[in-house]
Amino acid sequence: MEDSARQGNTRERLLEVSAELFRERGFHATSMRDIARVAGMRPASIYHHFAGKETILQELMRGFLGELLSTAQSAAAQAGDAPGRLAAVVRAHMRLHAACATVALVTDTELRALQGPARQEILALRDRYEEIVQDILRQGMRDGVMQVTDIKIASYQLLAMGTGVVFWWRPDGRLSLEEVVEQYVLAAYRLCGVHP
Amino acid sequence: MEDSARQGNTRERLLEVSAELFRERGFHATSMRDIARVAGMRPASIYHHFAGKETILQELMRGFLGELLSTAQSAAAQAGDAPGRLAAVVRAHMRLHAACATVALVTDTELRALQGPARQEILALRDRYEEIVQDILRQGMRDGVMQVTDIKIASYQLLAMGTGVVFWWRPDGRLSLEEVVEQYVLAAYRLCGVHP
DNA sequence: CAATTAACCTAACGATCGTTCGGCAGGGGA
DNA sequence: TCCCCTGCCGAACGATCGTTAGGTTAATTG
Repeated sequence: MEDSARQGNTRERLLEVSAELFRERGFHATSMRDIARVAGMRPASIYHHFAGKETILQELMRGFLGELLSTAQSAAAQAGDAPGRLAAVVRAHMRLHAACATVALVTDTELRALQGPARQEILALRDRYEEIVQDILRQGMRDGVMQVTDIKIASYQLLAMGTGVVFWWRPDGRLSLEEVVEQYVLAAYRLCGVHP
Repeated sequence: MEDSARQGNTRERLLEVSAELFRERGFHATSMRDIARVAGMRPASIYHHFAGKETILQELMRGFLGELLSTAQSAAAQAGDAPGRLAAVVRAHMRLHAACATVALVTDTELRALQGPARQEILALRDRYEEIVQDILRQGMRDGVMQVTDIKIASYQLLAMGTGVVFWWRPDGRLSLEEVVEQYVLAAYRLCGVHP
């Protein structure tokens, strides 16, 4: 089945187009006719590749959060003290959010559009991501190299800060990606009370 | 016109109901029929109080951002060094976000739903809010009591962190509001490199 | 008391929504 | 050659959308 390449291209193209439209207008303000028009096909043809509109959103979120989770787990699993692990997670987080800025923004802003089991599944992925950060904070506190008043609040502050980058960062901006990444690593260190 | 109280009540009730529904389902997933049903009236009656659905959202955002801006300006205008002004702004920000958690969340997540001049107006209010923070950071750098690598990025980090509180804070939560407020003041100090 | 107006109603408009049905073109396998 | 399957299409379904026109009620005003 060498035509799976063509199918894969169409599927992937539909996902990209949908993500772009969801980011610009929001999930509910984007119609299947909009997606079809930009993708160069008719609305009915989309249903050959996806079961429905919400399925497209699910696939986008599952893909992004899954990748975010696996890269964060790899980063957190590498040997080192808590600050080193935190820095690795922040760098992985930032680079993936920069590489997938569109779908990252959609994932963070359209959680309300999901319903039923898919919503629970996505929320579970997000919770696991939070726990990675909180585990590092606990280790840092235990080792006496981090000073935070409340681990949960500190993790919320870290995640809100790190997620917010998709709202302003642009690849052609004033600062290079790696400069921005290192500023967020420094900010994370400061938030956690890591002594420089 | 003592019946202005009744009209004011209905208008205010419609605003509250709309904010609650916009927060739960999002602006585009909320219909005028939904709003009318929860408010105990018929869809057509809403148009006696508002020109249309988007007008309701505009009014919610204008009201919240206007109040946020005025309280922040008062906080920033009080005499004191940069850290003192920053702490005052953070406290005002947190207390207003806690008091108006619903409309605060709507304001932060439904900007895409606004179009035309109203969108520009709301964006201008948000920009003025950013500038308040950036002015304080500039003063802190000038006085040598703050250490940030980039003022714009630092302000984005601060605002993302401070805005994110609406996504997890609940009035009946584990910590009192003032405890949370002071943790965010401490976090802001750390982010800005204020020496303790 | 007459006139006005605010507040709300019923009913319906045209548009658009997500989705489905049945069919058409064409290439690969038997 | 025949068949089937993939990919796409035209057309339409029922539902729901934001909004409006016009009427009714009750309170206020002059």
